[in-house]
Amino acid sequence: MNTPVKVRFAPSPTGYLHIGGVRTALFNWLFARHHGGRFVLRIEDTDLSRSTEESIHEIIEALKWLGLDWDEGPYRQMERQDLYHQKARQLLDEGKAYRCYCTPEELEAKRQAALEKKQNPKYDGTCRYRKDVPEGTPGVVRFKAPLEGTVTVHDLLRGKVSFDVRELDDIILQRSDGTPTYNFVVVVDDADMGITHVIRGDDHLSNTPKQALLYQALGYPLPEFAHISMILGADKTRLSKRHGATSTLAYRDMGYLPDALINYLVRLGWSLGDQEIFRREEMIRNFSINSVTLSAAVFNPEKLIWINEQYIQTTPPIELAKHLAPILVKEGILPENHGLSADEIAKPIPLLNQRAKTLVEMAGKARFYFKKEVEFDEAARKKFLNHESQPLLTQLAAQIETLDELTSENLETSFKEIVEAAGVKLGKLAQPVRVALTGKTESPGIYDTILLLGKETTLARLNQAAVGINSSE
RNA sequence: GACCCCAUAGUCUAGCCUGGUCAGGACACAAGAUUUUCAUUCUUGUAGCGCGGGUUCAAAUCCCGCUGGGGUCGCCA
Repeated sequence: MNTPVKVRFAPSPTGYLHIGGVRTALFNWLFARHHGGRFVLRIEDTDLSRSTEESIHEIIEALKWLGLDWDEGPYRQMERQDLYHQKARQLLDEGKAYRCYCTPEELEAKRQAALEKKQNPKYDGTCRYRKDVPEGTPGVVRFKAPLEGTVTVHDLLRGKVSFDVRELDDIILQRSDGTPTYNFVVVVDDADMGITHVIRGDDHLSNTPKQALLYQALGYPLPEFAHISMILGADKTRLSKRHGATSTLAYRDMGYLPDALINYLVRLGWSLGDQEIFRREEMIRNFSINSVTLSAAVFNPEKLIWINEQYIQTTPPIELAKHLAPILVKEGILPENHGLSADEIAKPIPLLNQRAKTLVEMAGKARFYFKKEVEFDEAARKKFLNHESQPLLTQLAAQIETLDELTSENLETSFKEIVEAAGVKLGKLAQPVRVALTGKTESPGIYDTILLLGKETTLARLNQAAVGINSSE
């Protein structure tokens, strides 16, 4: 590709960044990276009443967490108003736009009337040829759309899509407060920023002919368009709060890895043979926008969990530790000022990465390692720390005491000797030991657990448990 | 309602362009194996081309219609 590509992700800061938005960002990002082009972040904050600074921060934090880095921006449209005013002025001067003084109430009444007569609720053109200038209001600026003809949009994924301009409307370009509207700024900005490919959700497909007309009126060349399908909830309706967490950062807090979320999202619409797991470089190298599926995809949390599990299993512990640390703090397992290095946090991970689907789950299973005191599950204590197991625990403590260095081999030998002498099964010893060391009936392999805790802690917990049995009766 | 988009198992998808392979893979689900707990892992299984026409020796694949789903129709983006 010899013309450098330039794409953008243009969220509106009217709420958190949701999963669907992330996928749009991801496809743009992959397209830019694949082609060695540029990826622009542009904040569409022209709706003064709904845009918030918190949303902007959330969007940026989410993109950073996901590693979707941008080359330009974030631009803010409210800082570019001079440009929009100038362009609106230009259209007005050229007779390609006009001022409309109809009030929102009047427009709403017209809409309702049209709907009742089963007509299309488009603007009736009252102000289109109006000569007088009412006082007290600047009115809005409307686009003077052609009255007839066909607009054909070329979509990279769908081919040619045609619209009859009679279905279109004299859309508002500038509100009465002087701020520009979406369909106008998106055209001005995409053209001004030299965007070569507009990759966005297919909820914008119907807007495209209106925008195409604006490109024409403003004398701009048309970019390429690619409208990707949307993500739906399990009930096949648009993904929303009703479908559980849709906030991207919520997935971070639930213990998902950014790479896992990215991997899940890229497979919604894009594939490469039978491959399910992709490293970023593989995605970038193989990504192709025109092989993206056209149909909407249902968000499937189970598949996401499975992918997350795969990433937890294969991510190097030291790396995983960086993501686990904040969750350990959040879950109250480590104090905020724990001062532990990634190396120290990573210690129990090799034992846990085959048995956790999320980092939150892993944090819970790492509790026994990071907490000084064992937190007992009462039912487990009652069942396994009793007079039947006590002599076995005492024997094991004595055995371990004699070992200079603990290895899984000599631990296994010690366990076997004790259970054989007592004529019981291994579980009769392993389970009580497990409870004594971790407080629970579930844990990594018992020899691994002992090795992880070390001789000193193991003996302390074993003895504490044995003593506890005595004093309880 | 009008316009636009879409259609392979419960879900994500390969195959469609350039008709002819038992329609391939994955998640989930079920059964079994392994096992000191919990998991992991392995094996096997259940399940699909929305419907109706047409073209053709032959249609998941090409054409038309229907149905179904989604989207848009704001001084929201």
